[in-house]
Amino acid sequence: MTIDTISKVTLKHIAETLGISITTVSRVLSGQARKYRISQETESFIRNLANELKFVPSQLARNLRLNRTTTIGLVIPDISNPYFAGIANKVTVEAHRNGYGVILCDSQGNIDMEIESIENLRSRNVEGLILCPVGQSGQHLKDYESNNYSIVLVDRYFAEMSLSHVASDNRNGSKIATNYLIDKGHQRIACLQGLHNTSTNEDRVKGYSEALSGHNIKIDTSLIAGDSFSEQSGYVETKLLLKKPRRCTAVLALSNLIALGALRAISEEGLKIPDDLSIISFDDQPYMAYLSPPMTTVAQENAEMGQIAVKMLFDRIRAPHTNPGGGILLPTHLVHRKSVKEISLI
Amino acid sequence: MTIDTISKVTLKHIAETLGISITTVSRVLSGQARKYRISQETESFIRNLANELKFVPSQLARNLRLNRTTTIGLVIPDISNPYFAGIANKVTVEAHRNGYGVILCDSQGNIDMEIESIENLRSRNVEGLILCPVGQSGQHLKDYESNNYSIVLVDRYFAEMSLSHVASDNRNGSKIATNYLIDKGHQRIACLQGLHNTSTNEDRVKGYSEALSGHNIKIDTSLIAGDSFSEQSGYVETKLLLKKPRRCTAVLALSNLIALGALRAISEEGLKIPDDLSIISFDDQPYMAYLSPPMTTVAQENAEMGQIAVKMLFDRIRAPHTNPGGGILLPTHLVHRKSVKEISLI
DNA sequence: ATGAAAGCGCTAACAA
DNA sequence: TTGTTAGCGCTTTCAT
Repeated sequence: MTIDTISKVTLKHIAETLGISITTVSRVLSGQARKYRISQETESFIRNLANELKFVPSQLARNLRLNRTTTIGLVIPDISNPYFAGIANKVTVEAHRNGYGVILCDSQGNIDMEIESIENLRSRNVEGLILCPVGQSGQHLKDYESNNYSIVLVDRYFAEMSLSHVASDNRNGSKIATNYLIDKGHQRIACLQGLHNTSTNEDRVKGYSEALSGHNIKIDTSLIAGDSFSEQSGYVETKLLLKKPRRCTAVLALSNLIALGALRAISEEGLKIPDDLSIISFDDQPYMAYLSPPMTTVAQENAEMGQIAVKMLFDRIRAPHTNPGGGILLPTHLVHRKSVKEISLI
Repeated sequence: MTIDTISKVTLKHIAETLGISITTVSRVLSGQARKYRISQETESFIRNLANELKFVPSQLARNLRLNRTTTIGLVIPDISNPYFAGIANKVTVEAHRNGYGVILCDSQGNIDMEIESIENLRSRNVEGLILCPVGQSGQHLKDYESNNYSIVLVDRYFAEMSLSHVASDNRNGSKIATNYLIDKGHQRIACLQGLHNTSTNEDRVKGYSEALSGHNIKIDTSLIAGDSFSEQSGYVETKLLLKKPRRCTAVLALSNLIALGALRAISEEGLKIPDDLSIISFDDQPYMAYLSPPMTTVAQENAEMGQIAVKMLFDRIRAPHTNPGGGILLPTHLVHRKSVKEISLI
């Protein structure tokens, strides 16, 4: 069974019907007529026939010969999460602007899928990789530290590894948010965590703790709960939190999904935001402004993240042997809306 | 400048260090040891060395030789729209389960970008194409009607063209929603349209009109407004609608973005949902349940859409010369929440 | 059970 | 100005 989805007209065809060499045809059709001073006549013969036959050069052959694919790989934990979709959007658009294609893999938040995706992508000879890692360790990326393969991490990084990366300054974002809550009179602030041992989570928890310490508020570890960046985790932990005796007055949700879960729990318990409870979420999304009430959030520059990631990757592809360049942390900022209430100190 | 982003270990390497032929190595490493009755010994020698050297077969060479890429193309108008992201998610996951890679293109809702993306993808020898078209005509897809290239349309289709497609039964979805509104006593129901002359829009408007006619309610064309599936359009049109003398009592928003825009306008006008105005939106999204108030929506099976699209595409890739198979319309259903109020008939 | 050789379609030294 | 030739790394007849 031949697949005729792929062009059948080749350089050879054209060369033979014109009675000239393949090389000459190649030169003309790859825009090097000038360089090799091919005669006007020959050139137009070739061009005409090529057009007539609707010749499309085989990228396949070209790729093999040139040993490049003008393709990069993108591994995302969940493309249907708008946060990651925003990154993916910018990555594909920027890559295309540079003549590159993007092969997308969805690791589904699963480390094994992530590893498999990376292998798959590599076997497809992508020239570089943009990865939003999901795991708690970067062991499987050890090989990429030696700078012989272009990879850049996005959103999360591994502090102990020297891989290029772009992420948000989560620590500061978290600190700003917590400080804001404290300014509004909150002292018992819960922190709904995501997956432990990820830079995202640890940095955010760190920022939270630092803000508290900075105001001489003792950190109550029972107020730091949760273990996954999911709606489910947000829901469960909030339920639990609300059962406790001395209830918190504010919640810092370390992701948009966690916040949605928290919202569900809070409304089930018949509590009103912000009157009964204040909340700040990470990840500003278009719909955040339309929630009940409009949600105050820590916004990340995720479009920029995608753009910078592509830029960094191309830098590495172009100069593979320079050292990995290290990482960039993008600023975060607080988007003030209505989910936080000023309370009087007790 | 050699790009060593690409594996250097080849069959030849292995064959030479082991002193056997490339053919044998190829047979073992492509899983044909059994078929060619390669000896246990030889096989394990090969396997061991391959592992040790971390041999990764060059898909490039393989593709050229086999004249296939095990890659499909996916063209999406905007990956950061969760509706499309849901489709993309399923498409990539399903494709991977079948050993296929997915090259993603974001057409940014722009027909020229769409055309360019399709060409780009074809020159990359993708075996088939999944396309969420953005245009109001399918002229640029004329070539694909002759069944020599595998393409399937998702979300929208062109009624006058015989291209395989999967979409939602938008007409019925719209009808159900409108009927529901009428049952709750609404007679003046506005319809916030998206891009005209797209199947999605026309079908939804049709369903809306049919429901009205079915209840002998005269269609007031001044109540059908808007021209783009955007937040902006939803906002502007709602603003305008609310200025009118005999105000509508309910709004049917033909997309999630339109609904968000409507929400913004409604709240600016100081109106309360559902007390002052009822609303139903298309596209159920996780956050819809957390809006103020929780939004009643017409849900589409977009995950299934992605899945079926891949299935259809593979059917076409496997049997390219059978006829295009036509289209599938997936059922839609109403998700009841709190944005609709029962009103007494005036 | 294994190998030699041809070739997928293209590019690029090297020649002429 | 054009052509010859040698591959890129793999699969696959056809031999043995």
